[in-house]
Amino acid sequence: MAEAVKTRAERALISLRQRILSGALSGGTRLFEVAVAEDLAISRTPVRAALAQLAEEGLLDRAKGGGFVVRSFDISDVEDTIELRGVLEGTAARFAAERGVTEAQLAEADEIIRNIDRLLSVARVEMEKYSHWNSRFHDLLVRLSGSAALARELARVTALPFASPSAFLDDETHAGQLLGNLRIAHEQHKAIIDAIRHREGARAESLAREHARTARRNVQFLLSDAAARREGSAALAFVRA
Amino acid sequence: MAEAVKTRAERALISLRQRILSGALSGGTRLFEVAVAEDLAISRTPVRAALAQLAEEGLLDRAKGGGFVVRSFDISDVEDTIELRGVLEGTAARFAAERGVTEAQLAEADEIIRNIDRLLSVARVEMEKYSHWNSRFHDLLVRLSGSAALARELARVTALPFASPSAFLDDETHAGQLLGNLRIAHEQHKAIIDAIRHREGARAESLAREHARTARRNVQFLLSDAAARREGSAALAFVRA
DNA sequence: GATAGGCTTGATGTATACATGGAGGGCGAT
DNA sequence: ATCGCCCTCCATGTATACATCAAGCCTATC
Repeated sequence: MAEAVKTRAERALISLRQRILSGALSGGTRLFEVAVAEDLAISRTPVRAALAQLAEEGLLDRAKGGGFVVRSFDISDVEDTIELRGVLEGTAARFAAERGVTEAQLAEADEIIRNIDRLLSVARVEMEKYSHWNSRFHDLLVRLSGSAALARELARVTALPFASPSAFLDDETHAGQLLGNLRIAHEQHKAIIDAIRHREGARAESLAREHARTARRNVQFLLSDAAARREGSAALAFVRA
Repeated sequence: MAEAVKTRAERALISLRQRILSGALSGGTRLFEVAVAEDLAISRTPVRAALAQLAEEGLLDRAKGGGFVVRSFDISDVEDTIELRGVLEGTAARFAAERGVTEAQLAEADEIIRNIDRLLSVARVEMEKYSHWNSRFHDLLVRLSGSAALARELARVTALPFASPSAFLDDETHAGQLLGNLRIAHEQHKAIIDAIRHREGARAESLAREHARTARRNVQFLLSDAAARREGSAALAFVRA
């Protein structure tokens, strides 16, 4: 449960972000400070702060003469961004392998892997828990890289909801169809850690890249399914056809 | 020559950025709105806008309870960021090779290469012109990738002055010492375009990565030279020893 | 003496009035 | 009728007053 946020700027940020991601504000829509302020019943000042923050997150573009426009994403943007995540996570894995990690970190990785193993051992996978442990894995991978600069850029790329490692994984509707990919993905998890453990940089990098492409396949599957766009997959609601 | 900016927020942005990059504001310094506003003789409003923008550029960090802190960079941040640029430019080169580019774009690349050839053919290289054409080359590489998502992230990484492809190249003081690296770098330029032309994705990627490491060598050389830190290299003034 | 409570202080958050500047439309002249 | 100028309106930029909130300290009480 999210704690109640205090400032109006934060509330405005959350509200606007939700509207963009849900597709209520479609790409190309210009956001006017006064209109948004009236709509949210607050003054222009916190609205500006929220808009600036959304621009930083990449959900808005700054218009030419000031002002903001809702950014629009097409399928190629989604694919490229996921590929980019793969490239960066690949670099994280390579750094981890090249620079070395501690035994404690490897133990942490093993524990995450065991937990996912357990989740996947039953017929009906609990997607929410899988999503949780999957996030843990990807967070750990960033830490294993030991690079603050890399962590920063990766955080930026995965701020786009469709590029997050756990995008769509909380979608129970398609759990059955995604299950095969989940098992493949988890084999990749294991292989990545194995490569890092044995200091195999090139292998770790290439595996992490391919891992992101597994996620890309999920997205392509969901985007091709017209029904999914309407119901389950909130993270794709704002992607232009 | 930069055109005269109109808004106070922009002037504040430029002024603050300059102070950070010149080292006048050292890493870890907290910036208070009122203090900055008084110092620049403007109100808090444009100051806030400027601070938010600098945070977006990565020169400031947002403090916990609001407020901003000047970010500090150590050598490993610099190295990692340049490596990251190499990874992203490598991806740009790979995309270009895999997805194909137009004849017109290749012609543009050839022209840039010819211009740099000419500059390097004389004993005393005009660093400013080299820097210009080098920028042209790297801009073109991004365009060749055909990926807006990639362009965006690369722009972000290269916003940090020490990570820019043309960082330090306008430094006439060390022109002689850097000349050898320049020739190597330009050979890499040629090879990258050759790989793209022949659709050799892996080669293009690996060359572009190595190309960034040539830049990294320049930085390491300059950082190891105490004199350089004091005088010539403005782009390194704010890097923590 | 220790602790709890409240006050002071200093910072950011918010509202709002006013300034500025650009785009679009209307009106006039040719 | 069309071109061009000017005016008006609307959106953002800016200043400033006020609100709020957290931290630290002082004091009073146990």
